[in-house]
Parts: sequence; structure tokens; C-alpha cells
Amino acid sequence: MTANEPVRIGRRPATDHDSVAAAALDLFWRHGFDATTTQAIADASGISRRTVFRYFPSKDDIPWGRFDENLDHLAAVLRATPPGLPLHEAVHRAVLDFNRIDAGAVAQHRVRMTLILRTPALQAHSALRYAGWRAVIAEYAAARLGLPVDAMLPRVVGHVALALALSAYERWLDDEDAALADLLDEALAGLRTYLGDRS
Amino acid sequence: MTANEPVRIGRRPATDHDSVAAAALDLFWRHGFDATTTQAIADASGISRRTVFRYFPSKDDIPWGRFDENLDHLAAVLRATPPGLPLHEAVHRAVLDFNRIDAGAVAQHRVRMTLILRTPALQAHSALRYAGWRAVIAEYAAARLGLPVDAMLPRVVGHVALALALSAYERWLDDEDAALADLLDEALAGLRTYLGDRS
DNA sequence: CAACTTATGGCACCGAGCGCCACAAGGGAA
DNA sequence: TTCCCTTGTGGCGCTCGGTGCCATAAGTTG
Repeated sequence: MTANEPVRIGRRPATDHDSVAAAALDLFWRHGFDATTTQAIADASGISRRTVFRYFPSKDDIPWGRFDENLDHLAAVLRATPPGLPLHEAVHRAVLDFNRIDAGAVAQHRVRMTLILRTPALQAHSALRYAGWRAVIAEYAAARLGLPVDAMLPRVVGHVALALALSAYERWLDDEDAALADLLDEALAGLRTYLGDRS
Repeated sequence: MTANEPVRIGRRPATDHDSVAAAALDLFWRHGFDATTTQAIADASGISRRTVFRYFPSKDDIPWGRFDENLDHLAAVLRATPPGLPLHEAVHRAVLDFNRIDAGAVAQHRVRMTLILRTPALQAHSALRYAGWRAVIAEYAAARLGLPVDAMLPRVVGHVALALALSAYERWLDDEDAALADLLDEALAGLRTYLGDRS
């Protein structure tokens, strides 16, 4: 098919999204996010500072990779869930699927998430990305429940799913050996014991 | 006692924290957060731009008021909770207390929270403030459970408490007539039905 | 009046981000 | 080949948030 060469008219890009991201992540990791200027990223990528901002809308967005495309995948997974499954279980399975990492990419993902969750500037920016993630969950929940997306329950489902995922990720960063999927299960189990607790 | 005049040495401040915040919020509300420059805030407050940054560490912090002091209050409320109360109920009561608003201040609080929750820049920045709020909850939960603060359960308790509070606030902004306390109750009830759901 | 303290203002500077425009580098049609 | 069209890049200048530094204003105490 060679569908990847649809004609190619005009000047070819000097590099690509992933290459710039890789160079930037390397700098972030070695020198810190704040200490890395966009000029340094440009130099490391062999492009100009101006062009860096054509690949990424902001410096904060660089560590997020192809998050938006992953959201489409999350939505697809949810749609493909057997409707007989209880809502909370459908959501939990989708979250597990969304956060499944190839064995070879674990180390890189750990670097990425350490930056995102422990760098204040990125921690702040992530709130905007999480909103999109929650919206996908909330829309599915709303459809399942026959409610508007802005009703209480779909909102709670979205927020709580995120709460559990973030709890699991924080534990994951603390513990070199833990598996993310186990921690996601553990977070949900923890919530159940918390609410059923009589102590 | 006249304890408010402990001696007062040196030049008197030209204004105060609350006055600057009030002037800034007015500008934010009328022209939008992004369209309001720190210079405009300085002009409206009768001080220089440089001095604005002595009252607030950043423009993003202005709408938050005296949040840190409120956190101390939240911690105190939690400590004062009868230990016989189930953990989830203690947390829920503390959250209710934390978000109790004087009848006269409701309109202003609505403005403040609308800005915070619907302005992207502030939505991002709020993640940093929420972290402090969650930490207070998590520390209390950890103490009650005899676990380290970074264990799974305290983290989940903090994150889930925030998830419910944010769900309630979003509904509150959508609904002019709703009472925040009722929405907080509703959020918690929603979570219970979600997890116990068999549909 | 002098000494000390606290708050302010102004200035220079840095870095992120954007608008604008010239130009580079490719393809296709004449 | 030559001209046109398209896409990508580089550079310039500007705005705005934020900070360090220092002079100075405005108080109190002696």
C-alpha cells in the first residue's frame, strides 16, 4: 500500500514530533525542567526556537507525547465494552487498558511520569490534560446512565476514576518494582474499604 | 487590648492583600483573567507592578485569597473530630465545614470559584493548591489508620475527597440555586451508588 | 538630629509565547 | 528549464509574567 507517502508536496520537515520530544525529555531529565530553555531544546533538535513552538503549543506540552490520540483510544475501548458489565467495572477495565505499558517502554514512561507528577509547572499544566481524560469517562458514564454529561453522577465517575489513577501513579513512582495494573486494582479496593470502613 | 497595634515600626504598607485581591478580581471578572495585565492591577490598586508581586507570588495566586490559612483551619477541624466517627464520615464533615460560606459572601465566592474553575490558566495553577489540601486530608487519614502518609489508602482518601469536592463545585457553578453542602452530600451518595451499582 | 526598620518604586533582565514576513525546498504544469 | 504553488523553517520584534538589585520614602526610637 505504501500509504505513508500520500504525495508529499512542499518542503520536508527538518525533524519530527517524537525526535524533539526525546531530545527535550533528555534535557529535562538531566538539567531539570525549569533550567531547560526552549532555546536549548531547539539547539539539541537542530531547529530554531520558533519552530519548537510549531511542534508543540507550549513547553509544558512536550512531556505529554501523543496524549490526545490516546484519548481517542480510551473512548474506543469504552465503546467496545460489553454493555452487561457494571459501569464501575467497565471504567476500571478501560483505565487498566489505557495505562498498559509495553515492557520495553516502562523505563521511559517512568521518566515521563516522574517529570509530570513531580515538576510543579507540569503538575499544574496536567490539570488541563486530565480534564480531557475525565470528559471521555464522563461522557461514557452519562451515556450508560441516560444522564446529561454535566449531571452529578457522570462528573463523580470521571473525577473518582482520575483520583484512583493518580493515587496509583504516585505509588508507582515511589515503588520501583510495583506493577501499575496491580496498583490500580489496589486503589479501587482501597476506596471500597474506605467507604465500608467502620473504624 | 487594641492588639492590632503591636507597635508598627517602619513605613506603613500602601494597601493590603485583600484590597489588591478585590481590585484584581473586579478586573478579572470584567475583562477576563488573561486580558488583565499585572500593570493594570497595580494601577487599580495605586501601587507599582513590582509591589504587586510582593503581595502575591504570582498572578495566578491572586484569586485564592487566604487559602493557606484555611488549610490550617481544615487541619484543626479534622483534629477536633471525635475519634469514634468512621474515617470517611470525619473527612466528609470536615469538607463540609471547610466549604461553609457566609450567606453574605456567597456571590463573591461564586465569582472567585467561577474564575478558578473555568479559566484554563487558573485551572492549571489550582492543581498546586489542591495538592496542599489533599496533603492535609491524607495526613489525617494516615494518622487514623496508622499508616505512612505515602501509603495507598491515605493517598486515595485525599484524592477521592478532592474528586467529590470538585464534582460538587462544578455542579454548584452550573446551578445558581443549589446549596454547596447539599451537592457535597449528593456527590458522596453518588459515589456509593456508583460502586454498588449492578446495572 | 541620627540610626534603624519596613515598604515601595524603578530599572534591567530573563524566558515563554506569538505575529509577521522572508525565504528554503520540494512538486507539478507550461 | 522555468514558473507557480505548497509546506516548512528562521529570524525579528514585541508582549507579558516574574525576579534581583538598589535607591529612597516613611515611619519609630534614641
